[in-house]
Parts: sequence; structure tokens; C-alpha cells
Amino acid sequence: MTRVLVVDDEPQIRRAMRTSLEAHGYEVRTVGTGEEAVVAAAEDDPELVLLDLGLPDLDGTDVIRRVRSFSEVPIIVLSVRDRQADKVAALDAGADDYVTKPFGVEEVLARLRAALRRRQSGEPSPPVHRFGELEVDVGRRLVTVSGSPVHLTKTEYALLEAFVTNAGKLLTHQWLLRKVWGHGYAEESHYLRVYVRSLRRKLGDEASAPRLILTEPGVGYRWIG
Amino acid sequence: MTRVLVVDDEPQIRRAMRTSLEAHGYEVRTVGTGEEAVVAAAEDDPELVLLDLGLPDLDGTDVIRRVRSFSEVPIIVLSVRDRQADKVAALDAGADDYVTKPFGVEEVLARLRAALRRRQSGEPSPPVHRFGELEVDVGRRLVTVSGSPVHLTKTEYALLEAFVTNAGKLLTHQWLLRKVWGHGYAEESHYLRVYVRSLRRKLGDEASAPRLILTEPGVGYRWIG
DNA sequence: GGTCGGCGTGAAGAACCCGTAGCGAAGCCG
DNA sequence: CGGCTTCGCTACGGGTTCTTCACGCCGACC
Repeated sequence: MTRVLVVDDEPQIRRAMRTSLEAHGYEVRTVGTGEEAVVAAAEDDPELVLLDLGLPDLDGTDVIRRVRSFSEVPIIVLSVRDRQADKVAALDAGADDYVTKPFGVEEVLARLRAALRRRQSGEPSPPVHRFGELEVDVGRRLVTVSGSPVHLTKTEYALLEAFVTNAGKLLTHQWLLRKVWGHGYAEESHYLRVYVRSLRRKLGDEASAPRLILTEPGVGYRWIG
Repeated sequence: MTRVLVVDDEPQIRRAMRTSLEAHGYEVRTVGTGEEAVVAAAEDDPELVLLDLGLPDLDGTDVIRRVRSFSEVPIIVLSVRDRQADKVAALDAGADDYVTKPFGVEEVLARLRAALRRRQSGEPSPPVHRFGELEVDVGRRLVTVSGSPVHLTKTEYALLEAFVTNAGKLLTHQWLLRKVWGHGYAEESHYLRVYVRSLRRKLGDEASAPRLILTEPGVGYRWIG
């Protein structure tokens, strides 16, 4: 469950926020002062902060800065102030968004979803293919065998990537040639022989007893992880 | 240099945007239709998109969805529509922020900074990178070898920073050239040769037995800490 | 058993790319 | 204005990769 910290000095608004957010499946903690907000952000480690700027004890930008000193949690600022200078100050202090009152609940929920979506999409796990001692990191374009990097040329790597991203499938000569060399090379299947050979050598595979690249005579090749 | 894609159907606004953004050091590309926007986002790979919703050809949320199908680039929506339903639709389609016209330039710039900051803080890389005797302090723009500072020119430093903040990854010629020289230099890979040479000399690396910058022939370079 | 096509293998020339030195131009300082 | 630094750009030698060829092997088919 997603934890949201709501900071507002008016109990009435805190209650309204809590009701709306909980109705949409969020777990809510509310506090009424800036000091409490900093403490709650630290010990609760919420996944999002909704911060009202009209706090009695601390200036809003100070709250943002102090939270930012230890956390990257998304902060959405709610405020009655519509002056441009206020928005710039809050955003540059580290806020992620600035919504001016009066606002609709739906808008705040949408901005909240946008902020949370950004956060989690920040780290899409890079596809690393693993086959025994062989690792192919497509994101870094890095290939290792038993932990030590293997140097592949441009063409060798393109061919390997075509294989590992289509593991198990039968890849015809035509298809591979087009994928690696481009259109107009569909007939040059001897290129494949040369580069499959090169890959097998560098990756420690042998044609007579293949563990990685299987020859399908007359048709193509198949990657058997 | 940070590349921003501005999408607006009114030439006057496009010009104004370009002027403001370029004055703040951004590299700007402008387009006038939704179709162009999707194409430009794909081939230009900008670091941020400013999208006006009143486009003649496509619905704004469609533009957002189509860009989102291949890219996570931050999208800030500008619109005359202040209705809550419009904001919710745009944000849920994948927009990162929604600003209602009329808006101030300073506010847009602040929201732009906030979006870019979020972007890069996704990977909390330590401010000081260490590789044996080499230290690169990205925050202070300071480089030392064995404790003594090394003087790097602007271009040399930009290149080094691109390397150390992407250690391990294979960086293509195109990517490096765009990052350091800006876009429009994607073909000038001889610049890279010259500046990689310069870096290697100042950092005590040699091309024949590289400990820092590895050449990947025909593709690019790789920082191997 | 012989022939033939497809595949694996090694090697060599061609094409391409990189490292390196250096020159003129532009910008920056006093 | 004059020296210095930095940048853009070119040229050339050397190294790597790509392409191409030749040969041996194996299975299929006649």
C-alpha cells in the first residue's frame, strides 16, 4: 500500500484529504506543522508528500529543503498563493509540483499518480540475459563469460543480440542477415557462417556439441540457452 | 546541452519559447503539429518536451500516449483549458505536469528545472567518482590524479563527465557527440578522436593498454573504471 | 558408393576506423 | 594590441574489422 504524508495546518482539510486518499487505496498519515512534517518524512519514509504551504511554524520552502536533505520523496505543494515567485521558489527548493487552491480532488489525485508513476518508472530493470556462465547486458552492451568481459566487434554483437532476444526461436538465414546486415544482404549466407563461427569461438561454444547456437541445416540457426 | 522540444501550433509562441529557453542555455527544437512532435521526439531524443494541447491535427492526449509508447522523456503540458477533466486526462495519459495559460515564463522554467532535476536524480550517483588514482568531483568540477589537480578545458571536462556518469555503458559516437557538442554534430566523430586523445594524455591512459577509456571500434567508447 | 550441397574452418586482401601530430582561427586575458 | 589558450579541422600511418575465397567434412540423395 502506498504511504502518503499529508501536511496541512487545518484539521478540516487533513480529514478531507485522508478520506479522499484512503478511498483510493492510499495509506495516509497527517501532520499539522512543518517540524512534524520533517520528522514524519524521516521516520515514516513515505512514498509521497502533499505539502500545504500555509504552515504556522516554518516557511514552506524550508520544509522542502530540509526534507530534500535526506530524501528524494516526491513532494506536491498545495498553496493558496498563485504568485509566480512563490511557485518558482518552491519548485527550485526541490518540490515536484505546485497546485494552486482552490483545486479539485481529481486533479490532485491525477498529479499524485503522475508523480508516483515517474518514480517507479525511473528504474526499469535493464534486461540482462543469462545463460550459464554467459551474461549479455543489452543496456550496457556488455558481454561477460565467467565474469570477465568478452570483446565483440560491432557485427558480432549485433548477431548475438539478435540471438539472445529471440532465444528458442528458429531464426532463418534471411531473417538474421536482414537484422544484422540490413536489407540487400538476404542472399549472403556465408557471412553468417563466418560470424557464427566467430561467436562460437569467443563464447566457448562448439559446433559439434552446441550449447548455445544450434545449426538448423538448410534453414537457419537457433539460440538454445 | 539540454535539448528541449517545443510543440505549439502558433509560430509566434514558438519563437517566444525559443528565445526564452535559449537565453537560459537550452537547445531548442520547435514543431507545429502533433505528428511532427511524435517524429521529433523519436529521432531527436530530447530531454524534455513542452507540449501545447491546442494542436490542429491530433488530440493532445494522443500525442502523449504515442510518445510514451517509446520514451520516458518528461512532458510538460501547456493549455488554455483549466477544466479538471482535461488535467486528469493529460496526466493519466503520461504527462508529468500541466500548466494553465496564461502562465509566466519564470514558472514554466521552474517547472522545467523541477522535471529535469527529478529525471537525473533517479540514479543517485555519488558526487565524487574514484577510479584508482583518478578522482572526478562532478559537483565541484574538479579532477585530480594522485591528489594533484588536472586542468581540463570545457570540452574535455564535458566529455569526461559524460564518461564517468555512465561508467560501464557503451557510449556510441552519436550519443557522445550530442551530449558534448550538441545536436547537429552527430557525424563529426573525428572530434571525439581528438578529445579522447587529449583526455587519455592528461589522465595518464594509453590507447594500446587502456585502463580508463576503452575503444569499441566502429561503435563508440566505454569507460572502464 | 559416388555425387552434391550446405556447413565449419582458416586465412588473406580490402576497406574501414582509430590514434596522433599539427596548423590556422577564434576567443580571452592583460 | 599581443600573447596565450582553446577549438575546429586535416592528413597520414598503423591497426582492426569486414569481406571474400579456398578447402575439408558431413549428411542427403541418387
